[in-house]
Amino acid sequence: MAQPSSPTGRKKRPSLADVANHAGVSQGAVSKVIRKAYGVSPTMQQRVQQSIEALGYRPRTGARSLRGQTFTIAISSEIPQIGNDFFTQVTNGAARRLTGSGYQLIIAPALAGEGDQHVLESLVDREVDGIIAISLDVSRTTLDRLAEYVPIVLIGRHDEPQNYDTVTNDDAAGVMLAMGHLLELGHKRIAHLTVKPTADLPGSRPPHAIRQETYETQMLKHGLHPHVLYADASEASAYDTARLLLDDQEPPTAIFAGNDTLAIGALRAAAERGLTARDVSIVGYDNIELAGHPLVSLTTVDQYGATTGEAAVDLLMERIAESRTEPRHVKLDPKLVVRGSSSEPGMSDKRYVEPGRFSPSPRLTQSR
Amino acid sequence: MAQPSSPTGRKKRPSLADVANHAGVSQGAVSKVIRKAYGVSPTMQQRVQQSIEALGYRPRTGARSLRGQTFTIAISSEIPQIGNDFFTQVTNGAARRLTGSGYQLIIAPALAGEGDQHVLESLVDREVDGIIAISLDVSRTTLDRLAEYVPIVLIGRHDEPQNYDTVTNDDAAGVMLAMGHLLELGHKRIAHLTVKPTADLPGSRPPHAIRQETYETQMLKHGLHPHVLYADASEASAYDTARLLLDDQEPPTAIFAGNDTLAIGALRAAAERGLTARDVSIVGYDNIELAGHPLVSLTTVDQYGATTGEAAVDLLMERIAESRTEPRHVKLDPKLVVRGSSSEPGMSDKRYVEPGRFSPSPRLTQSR
DNA sequence: GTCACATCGGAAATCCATTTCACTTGACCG
DNA sequence: CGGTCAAGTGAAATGGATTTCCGATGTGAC
Repeated sequence: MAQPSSPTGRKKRPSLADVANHAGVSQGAVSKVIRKAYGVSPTMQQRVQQSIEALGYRPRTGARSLRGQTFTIAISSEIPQIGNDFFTQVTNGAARRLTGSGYQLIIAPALAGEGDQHVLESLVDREVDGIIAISLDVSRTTLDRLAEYVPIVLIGRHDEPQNYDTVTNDDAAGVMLAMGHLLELGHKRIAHLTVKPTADLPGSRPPHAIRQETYETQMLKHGLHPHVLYADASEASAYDTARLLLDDQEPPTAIFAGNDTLAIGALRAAAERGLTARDVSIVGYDNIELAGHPLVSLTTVDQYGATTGEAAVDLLMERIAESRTEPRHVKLDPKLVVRGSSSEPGMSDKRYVEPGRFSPSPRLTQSR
Repeated sequence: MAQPSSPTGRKKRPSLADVANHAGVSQGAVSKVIRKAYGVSPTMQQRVQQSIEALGYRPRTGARSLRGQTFTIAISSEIPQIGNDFFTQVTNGAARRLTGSGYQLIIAPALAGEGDQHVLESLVDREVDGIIAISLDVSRTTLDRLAEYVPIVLIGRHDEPQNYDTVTNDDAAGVMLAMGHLLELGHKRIAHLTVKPTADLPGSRPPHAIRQETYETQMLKHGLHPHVLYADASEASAYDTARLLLDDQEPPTAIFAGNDTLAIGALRAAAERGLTARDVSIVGYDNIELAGHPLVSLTTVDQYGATTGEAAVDLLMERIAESRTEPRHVKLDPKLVVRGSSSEPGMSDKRYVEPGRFSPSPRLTQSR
């Protein structure tokens, strides 16, 4: 299969040679005009331009790729699940930064749970000029190897590799903000809901691991018992896990989730039980667009996804234009965004609220 | 600018010629092995395979593109806004259908409001083997022209073009379901919140236009006054518009939104005012993942995004493999999903609910 | 032992844009 | 007015995989 007969009946696009013929000049001249290269008289420029428009000519990227660039930047990631993921923010930032640059952004999605190493390989096959990778499950070895062929920026992981750049947010600082907030409010039993650690990749420091570490450190520092729960990286799995947690003999008064998608799953479990933020405060991480919606109103840590995307593009462009070779590692400062899903812990006797009426008590949306 | 010096220092990937040398055979032979083409002895197959693995060879897509295929399917759309858009469902369906086929799916995002004609052009430049377009603002003329070079499937629009295929859902039927539901519940003042119609494209029948038409027809048929409001295609704009609507002298008892993102904006405005589904019922269209979340619980019309994506891939593969030329137009049947955001209209005196406590009254999630 | 035929492998042409290099202009200077 | 130099142009090589075509080899039949 995958062996289709050559598509017959399709129209042939005009080639550079066609333009050259039409204009009565050499191919080299046409090429120069297209690339706005040096050594073209205004007359020539005009003549060629006219032929290009007359024929509707556009250079084929494939042919260009043989000799150099494809003017394509790719971003690879798993397909986002619920909500407007961190990933989408990054993509938006990257796309915005690339507008008008002549580069086309493409997204190469990996199916959830499929792993995206083969997607990265396939991008290298396509000779994109740069790759922005949001990959938790690709080994440093693989990334190192691929980085020999194309500039790569890795998002999120705190590895500090030699051959490619990274953009991260200061996850430790972010967790300190979140935990500080909950501790100040007076919470003692704070659980941490995060994703199952993936297969150990030597030297890889994924964001969730750092968040968990920092959580544990903070708990111990305040003489409290860390309580970590693992879920799959989906809202549904977080929901299931949170259900078990909330039905516990002695449920926590606060849940700090490793990211907003998980937090929203926890929120669902809480809502279903008619709990309010006084019963169980929930704090996430990412500040996805949905978190700000009043129906959700999730306290969370903003890690500036769009800025991350922009920074990644800048790093790639540096490598492409100036062929920089020393790695750069950009770290952004996160910000706490306090919303309705966190409050002081209430009295310990259960306040029952009409089912389906989880609602954030104080409706403030301040940040600090 | 955009004229970077050729990236120095980058490693060269092994080429087919390198493999041929290493194995001591001709390039043609290697090519055949790679493509699993006819006329290769097991010995040859093995020998070449070994060299390929030894060198870590992978064929360059760019070079392949000169002679035929790129094994790439592209899907073009504006970057999704809030929630897990219809677009994401389509993408998921398409990606799933393509797994194991040897084809790589790429997404080419257009910046919101930028129009995606130039994105489509750029995909043709990249000689992808097929394009799935979710484009509201590209003219039929343009699509017709591009379809001469590459198979295209247009999603959503009810045009019935000659040169490319379409996958749509039966929007008229969907609206009848939604309106039937509201009318049965006893609503009389039903407003329709939809997106501003884009610049007139001759012959283009975008889904929102059809939904609006059907809404109007249904209202008139029941002796009611249609009331249509326009917003930009964003949650925020829908929120703004819904606010005005709800603060009206005589607000509607139900809002039928042109899609779920708009509905969620309306929901926000309602929530903010402490209204419940009895005060104002809200019905959307798309059944995005978020609509099923109990914090949102939106009654909506499911238009089977994933199935749409799968169908689109199938149509493309047909065109690629069998070079079918007659157009096919697939129309899927939508389904009403009743959730908490719709109920019978309540008494006309305002029931005030604690601010921030919009909550869907009956928590059923049945469908029919 | 010979002929017909199928199978396999190699050489070379092809796809298209870029780039090098040698060449032709024309202008300008002394 | 011959010579120098810069600017502009064209021919040809290049990059990598596919495909066609032809020749070489091997198989089986008679």
